[in-house]
Amino acid sequence: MSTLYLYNSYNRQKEEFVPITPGHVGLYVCGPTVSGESHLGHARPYITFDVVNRYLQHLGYKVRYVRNITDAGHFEEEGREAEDKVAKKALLEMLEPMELVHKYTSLYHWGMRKFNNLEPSIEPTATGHIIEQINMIEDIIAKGFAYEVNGSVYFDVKKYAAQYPYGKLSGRVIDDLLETTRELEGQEEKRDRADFALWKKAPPEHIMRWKSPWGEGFPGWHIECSAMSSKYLGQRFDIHGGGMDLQFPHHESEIAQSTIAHGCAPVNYWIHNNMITIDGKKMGKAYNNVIKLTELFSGDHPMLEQAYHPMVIRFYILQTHYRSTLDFSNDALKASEKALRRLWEAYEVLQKLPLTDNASASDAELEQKILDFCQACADDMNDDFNTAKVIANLFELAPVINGIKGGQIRADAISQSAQQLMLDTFHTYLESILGLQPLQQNDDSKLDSVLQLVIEMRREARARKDYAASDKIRDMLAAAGIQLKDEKDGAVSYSID
RNA sequence: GGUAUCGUGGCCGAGUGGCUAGGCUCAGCUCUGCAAAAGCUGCUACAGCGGUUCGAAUCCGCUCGAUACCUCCA
Repeated sequence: MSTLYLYNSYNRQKEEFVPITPGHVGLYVCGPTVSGESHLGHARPYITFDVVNRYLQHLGYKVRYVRNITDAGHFEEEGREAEDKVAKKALLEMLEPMELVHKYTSLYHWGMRKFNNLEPSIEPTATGHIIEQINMIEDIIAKGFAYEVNGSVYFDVKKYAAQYPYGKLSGRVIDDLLETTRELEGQEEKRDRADFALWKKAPPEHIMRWKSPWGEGFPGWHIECSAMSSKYLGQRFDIHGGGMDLQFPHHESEIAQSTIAHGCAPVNYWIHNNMITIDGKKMGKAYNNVIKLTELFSGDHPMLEQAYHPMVIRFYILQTHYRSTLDFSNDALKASEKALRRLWEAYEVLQKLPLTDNASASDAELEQKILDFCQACADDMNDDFNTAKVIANLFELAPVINGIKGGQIRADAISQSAQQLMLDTFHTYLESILGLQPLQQNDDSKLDSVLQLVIEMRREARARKDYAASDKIRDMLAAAGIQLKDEKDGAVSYSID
């Protein structure tokens, strides 16, 4: 098994990945709050960690991938107004909370399938784990790190920070957090401003409520992930992922809760993906600049010049390293579309290329170049999942493939094993690990039959030098989004936009 | 205000102190009835100013600029 190095946010450095149980990996990723439609920003973590999951499996690990659904809704942490997002939206849309959750969960799953993300092993919901959350809160109270006030329960950050490195993950200075500089409503319940809620008393009008030892209420924002990750992955597991914006306070609080409840830090490796920005600003509801997935795929949004295929989005995201910000623009997306199309066509050409029977290569330099770029794919994935470089390596092979087909490269230039290696590399990296798919599925055999007929008619026209007729066929097909390509050997292929 | 991160050629973007990242665009050429596709060639950049070094986009310092988190957030 080759050695994987990944950037651990907790220690701010690349570290060799060593699983707790040899051959097995526990992976937890913060899922969406299903109180609204998923947007482009949400696509990034789920595609990023889908590739992480796929790559770990490729390395031979048995991965248990847990990705939650937050269906209980977060509430305003500072208690200005206890507000449950799900409940609030449900009222607005005149839906039962469960109805609303169902609607957006379905849409989210639809988006995940479009992106060709593999399903997680377990997709637990917050509302399905109220008991586990209550148990964990009771445990933390029993250990003296949480206190109840008026039916709500808060975590004692000050006490925790005295013994543990609270703020290490997010680079926070605890003294700054403990300083009360702002007066916030509802703040008086907490002993300290930095404390966070484990359980919140439900006001009378609140629809989502559960019975607890502290009265009717609902769980705090952070406790669900701690309760569910420990239930399915154990008290200490390998990798926890999520967006960088969750580092504080969400993940910091997860660490604190779990450390008290279980006596150990919950996670060995923290991985955080960076944000998608638009005009340099983070895409998010608060900025009013989101592009929903449905809009992205249909092109129905003022900022979109065209519709973008889910695979184009996936490719666009993977062309950038996951820890860099990624700025949205139509130009960037259009460039990605062209690039993916070209790369995929090279892969298709490679698949159709007859396998040479050369035992050795006549062009040793080219042969070596192929071996190097194929090997580099493994090295680059092992270097903190550098998908951008993997894609660049594959692009280096495209001219070789096209050159062999076009005759610019001699048929005996490379060996059979090198050709086979390219085939394996494209299949493994482009399809299995990056999870990319063709932009259009040529599964319509009837359409193909018709096009073959048209191509034959054009061939006949060209044979009798009736170029007016042959060009008319070509132009009309082009207008319909079907592009003909005359190969050097006289064969004709086509691609559909 | 505090804490971080980042500033790369027309655009997007990778980058381990020394070797052409890659993609898109653009220009020229080859092939082609013409195009398209494909191939070849060209476009050598690292915010600014200092410093360390034989050598820095890469390390250090300062300046300027941008963003993120500190409230919900992927």
